[in-house]
Amino acid sequence: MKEFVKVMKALSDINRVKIVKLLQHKMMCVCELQTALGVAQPTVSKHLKILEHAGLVISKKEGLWVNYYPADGSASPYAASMLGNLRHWLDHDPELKEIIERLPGIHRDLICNA
Amino acid sequence: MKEFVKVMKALSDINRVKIVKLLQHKMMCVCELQTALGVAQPTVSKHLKILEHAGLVISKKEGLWVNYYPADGSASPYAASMLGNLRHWLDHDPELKEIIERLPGIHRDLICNA
DNA sequence: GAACTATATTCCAAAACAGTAATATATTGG
DNA sequence: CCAATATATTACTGTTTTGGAATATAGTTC
Repeated sequence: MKEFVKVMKALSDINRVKIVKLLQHKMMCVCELQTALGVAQPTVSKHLKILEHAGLVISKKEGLWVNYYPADGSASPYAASMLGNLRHWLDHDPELKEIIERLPGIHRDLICNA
Repeated sequence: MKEFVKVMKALSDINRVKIVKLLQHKMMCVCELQTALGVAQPTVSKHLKILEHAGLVISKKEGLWVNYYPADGSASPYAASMLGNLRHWLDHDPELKEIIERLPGIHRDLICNA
């Protein structure tokens, strides 16, 4: 029950849902997500932590960057199911589409090292 | 997006998840749910309102009582999917099992008219 | 090791949320 | 209409959540 509620809580914030959808589109680092969402960096880090604890995303440290990916679902059956649903759900959401269109222009080399 | 988040929010409280699972077990009125969950009556009413707005439950007024049922899912595809999942998810949750065992002894005639 | 940089953590203010007591509404039966 | 009762709403309190500024941590480069 607690595990299920944790996944629901993780997905009950619009920015966290956006993060999951964006990562399903393309692996991203924190600063790229920050630019994509237009929020402060600590805010992104905190959302990512919540998503990671719920079993929805994973992180891989590569040098100075931390890359985030969708989880494979092995950590939680509820997360696995929701990740499966979100692979097609919300595909036509205007807000998300707008971000995904901007995505090619959002690259760590153009943002963080500016 | 807002519709999806509304369903997730509705299911991110332990008492509301319990309500959905209980209703999938058996149609219930407010006072029966109140006894089953052990919370105050206004608390139950508010949770039910949130679940109803999310498309997860429906209510039918019958005389003085208001009976609550799981929704059929036509109001929201997200609610429909979650209701489908919850038909088997959490079936072995100890807290829920304990309530369901007590359920036969919880009847409106024995509670409200006491 | 020192300077730089991407990310995480801490601290804090504002908003949202869950719970209850008190009250209002609506239906039934006399 | 009046009394009784099941539910909804309001008003309030304590807790949780969200977001950001400031700071700490960790990895890279010189």
